[in-house]
Amino acid sequence: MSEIGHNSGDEGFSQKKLKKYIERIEDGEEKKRYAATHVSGIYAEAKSEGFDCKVIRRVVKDRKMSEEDRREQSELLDLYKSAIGMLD
Amino acid sequence: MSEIGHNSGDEGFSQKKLKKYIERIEDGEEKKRYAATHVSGIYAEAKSEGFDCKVIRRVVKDRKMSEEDRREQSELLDLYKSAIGMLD
Amino acid sequence: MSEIGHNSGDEGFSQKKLKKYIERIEDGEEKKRYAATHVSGIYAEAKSEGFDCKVIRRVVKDRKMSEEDRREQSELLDLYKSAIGMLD
Amino acid sequence: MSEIGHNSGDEGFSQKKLKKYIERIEDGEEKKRYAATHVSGIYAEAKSEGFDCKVIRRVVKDRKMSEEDRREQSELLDLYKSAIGMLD
DNA sequence: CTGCCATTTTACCGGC
DNA sequence: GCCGGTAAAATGGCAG
Repeated sequence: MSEIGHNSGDEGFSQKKLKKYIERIEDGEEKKRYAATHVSGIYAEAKSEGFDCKVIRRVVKDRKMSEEDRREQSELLDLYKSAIGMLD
Repeated sequence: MSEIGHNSGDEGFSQKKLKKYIERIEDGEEKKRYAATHVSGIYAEAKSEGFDCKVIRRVVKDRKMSEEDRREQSELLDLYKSAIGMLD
Repeated sequence: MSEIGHNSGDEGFSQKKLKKYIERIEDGEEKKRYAATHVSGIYAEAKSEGFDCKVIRRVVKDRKMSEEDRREQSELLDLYKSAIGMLD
Repeated sequence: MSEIGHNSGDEGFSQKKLKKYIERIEDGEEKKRYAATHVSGIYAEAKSEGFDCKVIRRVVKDRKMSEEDRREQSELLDLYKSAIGMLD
């Protein structure tokens, strides 16, 4: 043990790389947080107008799921088809 | 579709509002997903250069965690461990 | 800080309790592992008879989901029913 | 029509077998769920007595992890941290 | 050994 | 302000 990355032979270089990665990740995490906060704000706004957040969340969830379900359907079909030898 | 009789005449308006909120939320969720994907990509890149992602995640987490929290947590951990004889 | 559990005034007692909990948990985890291993064994057996594990997993998953969906349906209905009153 | 399994010549037989496998798997999954629920219950109990479940989980995890693994992991963590100046 | 999937853990958000 | 539940992240395990 005692190596950073696989850039053996140039530790300083690896250190720099590592630092850079961590910075980029932390920056990306910040963006994630920002986006999440933004969405929360929308919910808060909706709530302030009298809507029930729980219900809205559920609707959003259901819509996403049906979308995914639709996308998954063909894949599923293929799986079953291959299972009975239709794709071989 | 149901108009529930005992009420005000602006239900259509509310529905429109609701729809708008849902759209904004879904848009925001999309952004969240995008940001998350981006971060994943960075980890993948780091991994491809030989870094240990698990450890990087830990470093990032530790950096986010405030000093006191970390100390407190680790003290509690030691306390529990010593209680069951893990530190002896 | 410096207390285990809320059994203030009797540290030794808390230590014993903690130890007991950890033992019970580890025992339970062992059982979980055992059960998981057992299931894996069944899949292996099925595979050795020429069945496609991926497909079986999918079938099992789908069956569980439809079951859960069914259970969830009534809850969902209630939520949406209440939601109809949301726009009043 | 195609075939399930390699029990050529007797598809009904294969289907029966498959069904049996699925039943056994579902039964096993049920046992897994039961065991998991049991462990959750123990954590809940511990929590109700004032213990910090998060810490207990960590203790259990550490106990499962072998000494060398833990050492190695922590060394790597320090290495990465020092590389980005977190230990200076 | 790599990628995928299930499980587990953490973090968040709304309710009380 | 805590608690409980719900969604996201992360770890671990398994099949290919």
